Amino acid sequence: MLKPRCENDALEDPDGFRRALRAWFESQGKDYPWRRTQDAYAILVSEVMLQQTQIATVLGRGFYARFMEKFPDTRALAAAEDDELLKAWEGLGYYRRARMLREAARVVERDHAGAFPRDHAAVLGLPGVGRYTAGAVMSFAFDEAQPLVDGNVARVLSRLMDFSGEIDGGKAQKQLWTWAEELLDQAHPRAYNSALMELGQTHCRTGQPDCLECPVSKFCRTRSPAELPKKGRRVKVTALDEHVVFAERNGRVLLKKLEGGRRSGMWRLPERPADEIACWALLHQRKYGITRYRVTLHVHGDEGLKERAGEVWHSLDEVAELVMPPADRAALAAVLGDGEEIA
DNA sequence: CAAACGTGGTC
DNA sequence: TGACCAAGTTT
Repeated sequence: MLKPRCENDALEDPDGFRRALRAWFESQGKDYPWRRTQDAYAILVSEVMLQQTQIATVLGRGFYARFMEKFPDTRALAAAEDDELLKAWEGLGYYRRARMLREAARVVERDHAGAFPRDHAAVLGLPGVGRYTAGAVMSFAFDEAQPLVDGNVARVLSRLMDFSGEIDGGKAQKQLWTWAEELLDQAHPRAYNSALMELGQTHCRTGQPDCLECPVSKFCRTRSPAELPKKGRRVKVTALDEHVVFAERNGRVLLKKLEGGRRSGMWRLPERPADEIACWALLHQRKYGITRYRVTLHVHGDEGLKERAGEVWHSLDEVAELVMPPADRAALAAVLGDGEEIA
């Protein structure tokens, strides 16, 4: 890895570091919808959507624009029904985020008379808002000097300071937050935090970073950037089989609404125990991941189907409006379109 | 503090 | 194909 030598690290010359980072950002920084507004609600929506979710997904698939059009302010979101809320979030995953975002809007409406709080502690107290998101809202919306550490910043800082310990634990996190606070540009917190995150997304990306073009390489201590940050052990993926029924009668298909659990409120193809259904005709099969599971979804024909409580026949027009997990929607489309073909 | 929580893209 | 990753928070 070719990489310029470190002259003074960021802590030794924080002002030089901040200047270089900001100069780069002001000329190269990207234009995102949430960078064009100072509406704290609009920024909160973007931050919650972007939790563990790539910008390309949020922007490219239109989630942010649609959500803001449908729920332009806390008042509109606070009044959202479960179905329309989840529909706006369908495909984004981590659906609890949507419910907590609505709850945050309700808190703003109820406890702050509809005016978004400008106080860090109050923002941190909103449902679904943790330390990162609170720092983001305070700095991006109000240009208040609050540090933030997300995946990007953790990567940038661990390389900058050549931190070779695992970054997952509490001690490492504390160290990262301390650095973020020490390096924060008190005079330009919005631009600085944006720049730090964007650096982590561009030059200081995961894997092989682009140190030659990095605007702050001369402040960077590490000689082995590709090795950092070090992460601890990950959760093991477990294989899982799901057996569901595709039943069609008079242009209607049988679906079940999930109640409780991870995707509560969403409609899925009705599930049956493997031993009961395994010998029925297999119409379609696909794999999808959900958290720590690698699921194989088997779609069977409806031989000997007995309906169960909570299962409802829906027309295809209705199905389009329902909230469904992407795997089920794709499986259903495949079965409807491809007939007997097994993908 | 470990585990749960979704999904799509990349190598 | 499978492991890893992406603007984290909650329990």
